[in-house]
Amino acid sequence: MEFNFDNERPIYIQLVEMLKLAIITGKYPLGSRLPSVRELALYAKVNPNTLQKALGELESDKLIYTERTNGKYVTSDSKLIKKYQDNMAKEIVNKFINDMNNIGYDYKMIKEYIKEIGENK
Amino acid sequence: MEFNFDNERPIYIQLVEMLKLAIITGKYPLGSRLPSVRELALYAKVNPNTLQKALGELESDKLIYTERTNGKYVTSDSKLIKKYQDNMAKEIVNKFINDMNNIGYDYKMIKEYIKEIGENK
Amino acid sequence: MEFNFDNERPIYIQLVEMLKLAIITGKYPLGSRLPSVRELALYAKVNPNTLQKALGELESDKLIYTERTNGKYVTSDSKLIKKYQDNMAKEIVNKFINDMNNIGYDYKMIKEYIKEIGENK
Amino acid sequence: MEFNFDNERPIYIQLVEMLKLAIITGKYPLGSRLPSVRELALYAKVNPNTLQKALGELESDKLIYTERTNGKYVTSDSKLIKKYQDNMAKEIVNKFINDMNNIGYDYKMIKEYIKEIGENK
DNA sequence: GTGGTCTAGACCACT
DNA sequence: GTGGTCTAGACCACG
Repeated sequence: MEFNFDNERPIYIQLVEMLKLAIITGKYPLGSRLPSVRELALYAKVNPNTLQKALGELESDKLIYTERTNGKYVTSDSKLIKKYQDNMAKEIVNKFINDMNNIGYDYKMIKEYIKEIGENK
Repeated sequence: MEFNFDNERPIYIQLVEMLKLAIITGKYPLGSRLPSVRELALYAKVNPNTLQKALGELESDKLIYTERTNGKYVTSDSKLIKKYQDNMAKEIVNKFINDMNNIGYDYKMIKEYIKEIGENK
Repeated sequence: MEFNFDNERPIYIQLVEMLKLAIITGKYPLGSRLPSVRELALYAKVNPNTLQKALGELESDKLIYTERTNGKYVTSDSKLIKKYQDNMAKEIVNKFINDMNNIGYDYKMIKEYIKEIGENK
Repeated sequence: MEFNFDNERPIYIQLVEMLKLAIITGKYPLGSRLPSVRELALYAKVNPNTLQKALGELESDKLIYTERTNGKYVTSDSKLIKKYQDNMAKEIVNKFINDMNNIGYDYKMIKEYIKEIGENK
């Protein structure tokens, strides 16, 4: 897991996104214990406060929970995670279709485009 | 042309995007004169300076040019505009594929997804 | 004589510069009659008022004079013109040396540069 | 670093030029942190927004970059800076030769002129 | 009436 | 304390 940030958006937002991906894709498996805040912060080269803020977001999204004095754990609720994945997929696809429409590509053209890319892979 | 802004990103950036779309999709045709800065600002309900900043970006992108004391005009370079459209399409598609990969959808799943949407239309 | 303007500076200033050059280099010879304002304006594709303004500057510089009802004439004072040429040369050279110094080229490096260009001609 | 402005050209343009020179000549060394926008503005006696605009230009030229909430830094890309210096030199020399040609000095006369100045130093 | 510049002053998010 | 954004309002040159 690499932590590369751009300077355009708040770091903690980017951390949230990256950590969500890590959970959804199973890099941090269901029910597993996360590295300590200090460790993660060190690794991501950010201020621990910033990482704390990011984890706070994940927690209010129920993707992780805190066991006092023990650490933070990934939720064990696989349905929740599946739901997140589905929602993200929907959002991504909708945005994609929308963006393409905006610049003048209709559904048919989009399908062509996607097909083409597949063939060139 | 409607000007609705979200609060997440700078207004002038959103203006740039909207104006680029308007040019690329031909709402502001090749070589045509844009409404005056003041008019556009009035219409978009932003400060003229904000709009000026947005137009400055378009100008440094060569999508528009200024005739002193006369007004601002859309470039007449149709190739340039086509290039912009192509680039935007490529960026959008790449981001899409990339985002989908990140949340665990491979190319085949993406194609399914796209197909499904077409059928539900 | 071509009239190409950039949009960065006032047109009349650019006209003044071009006309001065035309006089200094003899394209409009000593004592000769200038084309009418209307003609010049038509040719340069500028508003006659703009050209009038430019000619006003030349006149206050004594490079041209007006014969009422008859037209405008280039001065016959060859010394004056020589003086203008010398002054312009001095200004140009001083600015050049100065600019080069500013970006870190000393006199010796400048001479090298000039020599090199001569050889590549 | 002194900030003296003439009234002929926009302040922010002059700021851009001065700051570029400062970077190219190493007054602001590679990778070093610039004074804060507010400080520089105070020092140059201009409005912070004006300075911001100038720095924006430098940034889009990649001569500086911004670390959010931290400050602005000179690029560490020494090749880029060298390239800028070279380009500036070329432009200055070309403009010089061109200007001299325009007022009737050919290459030989220019060399004389340059030589003369050297001797009078 | 057109674009361009500049100032003063305010507010914001981030670290 | 850092940069970033935005507004309001003013003034200017140009044609």
